Amino acid sequence: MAMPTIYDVARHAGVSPATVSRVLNGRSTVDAGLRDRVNAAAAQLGYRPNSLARNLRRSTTNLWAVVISDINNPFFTALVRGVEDVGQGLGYSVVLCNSDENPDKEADYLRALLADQISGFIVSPTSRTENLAALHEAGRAVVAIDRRPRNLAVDTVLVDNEHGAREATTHLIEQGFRRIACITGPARLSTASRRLRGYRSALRAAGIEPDPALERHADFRQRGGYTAMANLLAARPAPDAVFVTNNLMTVGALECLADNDIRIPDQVGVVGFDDVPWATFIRPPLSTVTQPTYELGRTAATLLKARIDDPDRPPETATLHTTLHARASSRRP
Amino acid sequence: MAMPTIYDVARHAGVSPATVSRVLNGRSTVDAGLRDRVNAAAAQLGYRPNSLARNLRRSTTNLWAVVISDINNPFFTALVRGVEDVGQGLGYSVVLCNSDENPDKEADYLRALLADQISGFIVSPTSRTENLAALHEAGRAVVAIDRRPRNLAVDTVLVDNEHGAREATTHLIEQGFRRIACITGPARLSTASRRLRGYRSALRAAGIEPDPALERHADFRQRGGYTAMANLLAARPAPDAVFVTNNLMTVGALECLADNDIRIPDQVGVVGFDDVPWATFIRPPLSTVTQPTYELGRTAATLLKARIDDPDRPPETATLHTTLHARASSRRP
DNA sequence: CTGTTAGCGCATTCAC
DNA sequence: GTGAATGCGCTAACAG
Repeated sequence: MAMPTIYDVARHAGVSPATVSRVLNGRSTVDAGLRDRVNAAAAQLGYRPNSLARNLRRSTTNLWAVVISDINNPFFTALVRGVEDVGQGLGYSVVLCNSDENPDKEADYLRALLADQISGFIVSPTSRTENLAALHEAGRAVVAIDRRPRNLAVDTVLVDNEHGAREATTHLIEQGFRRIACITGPARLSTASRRLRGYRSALRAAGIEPDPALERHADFRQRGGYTAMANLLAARPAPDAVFVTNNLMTVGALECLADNDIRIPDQVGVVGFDDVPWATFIRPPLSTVTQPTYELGRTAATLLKARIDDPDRPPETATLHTTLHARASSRRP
Repeated sequence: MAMPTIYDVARHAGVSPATVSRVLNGRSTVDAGLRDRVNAAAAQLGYRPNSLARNLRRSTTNLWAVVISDINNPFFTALVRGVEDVGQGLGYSVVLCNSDENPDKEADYLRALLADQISGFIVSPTSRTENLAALHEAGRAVVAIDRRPRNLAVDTVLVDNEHGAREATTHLIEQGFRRIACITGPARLSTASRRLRGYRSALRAAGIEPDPALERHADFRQRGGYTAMANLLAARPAPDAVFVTNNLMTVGALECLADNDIRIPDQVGVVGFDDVPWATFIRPPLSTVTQPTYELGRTAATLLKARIDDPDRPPETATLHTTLHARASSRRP
């Protein structure tokens, strides 16, 4: 019933525990004959190293923690999947935590995980940088994802938010929309502010002065998108298009437009940031700025591994690119 | 920089490490004065118990593993969130693994996790029961979720699949649909077969003999739903409605219907199993059988805790209830 | 190249 | 009610 230990294997193979350890970890070179005997014994006993003991001894773990800010957002789960696939290949298990965009919850998690000897962290940071900074100062490998932490030099994986937003907005302008609104996220998150900036810069490039009355900050969730859209519809003169800076808020905005029987794109053109699986078959199909979500996760995992292997390398920022998918929701006849 | 150990706290408080341990675990009774000194010292040093050492000693962990079959399915992520919230409250961290509906990948994960001294498992099992059985025989606490494992008596959390499917199908019949098709999942999964059974029984109750030409088995993913729907559209006489037994396949089926310019519900009525956030604002709004997803996760977590606390209690099955949301996609004028 | 030894940090005997 | 001693299973020094 009890799992066999390294001593059982050693006895079975007629060698010392140290030799078993060496064979299993392939660190030191071992005589081929002994190696085979050890492997045979391990296989026969169904031996699996006890990670607790191994990790206690090495004072590290084979665990990565991914702390995301909204587990109900498919953007983050796709990303986690990228992390997981790479981590799995490297022998790491992935612990998933959901901070719910709540700095306190994030702090709790990180504090607990710090004590858990987790060997690497991938975090989509809330606004409060101290949580991440504490990890970083404790010497843990940390990669920030999706958002740039303020005043903290850690490896970071982002998309080109400003460029993606500019592209979306320019597309709306080219289609003849003029009073283009923007629903973005909390001002404290870099994702939200960069996308807003891209939106503004596209307007200015077209000779349109950004109008604060057409900008809204919401919470990156469905309900927030709904409310912001309802609010925008009351603006006078009303917007003729809207650029929504994340997927969940886009759902909310569309729901609001539907509730108000507003025709898309005739009355209001729509472009959303981040893809959704149903973009192509709703009527009209939804224009989106697609992020390479899975690839973001893979990249973060790769950076994390590099950081673990060489804690002293200079911090690096990887910026991946977005793609505009212009569909009928933003097309003027 | 190194984290303080129990010895540091002991020295600081002028007591023995054993006393510190006792205070921290509250098992044995300790003099109030000493207790306060220990707590003060621990707080001052920012002491956090090293879980590796603690768990090695106790030969268990504070880790739960959730092995789900598709991390891209919001159904499963919502469920995980339920598990996580309960686990977190009880002091457990949750490791998330994604078997991708692949029994080999599931086996790999479970084998690795078995060696990791994970204290509890929540699994949406693939068809191969041996993987779960191995865990169970090794004495680990296991809860199956979403699907009933064949020939294995473990705690299980399900919804009333047959009832939900019957309700959906009856609704379609009441609306006047007569050639009602069903797209269900792989026959080897209990979820798929129970929902198919509910569909058939509703037909029979209405005096309609189930027609094998209107039944399709797909893979519970979007592409599978698309293909099955395309395939059904070629059936003669064609179906006038379709009941799709999970959310991702419903997306695929809707996509296929849109591609073929088929009007819903005039030409084909649609009911999907499991809710989606955009059900209400697509046109026509989508009828769904809603599952209490988050609650499923919470229930599984509660059962798991009960199992850990009392390994000998008889296995229990919790069955939660679905709700039919009849919307325009299944309504005949 | 291989075996012996020690200790990672903690919880738990066992004495007192 | 408290402290000293032991070992969970493993890997890293150190000898040989």
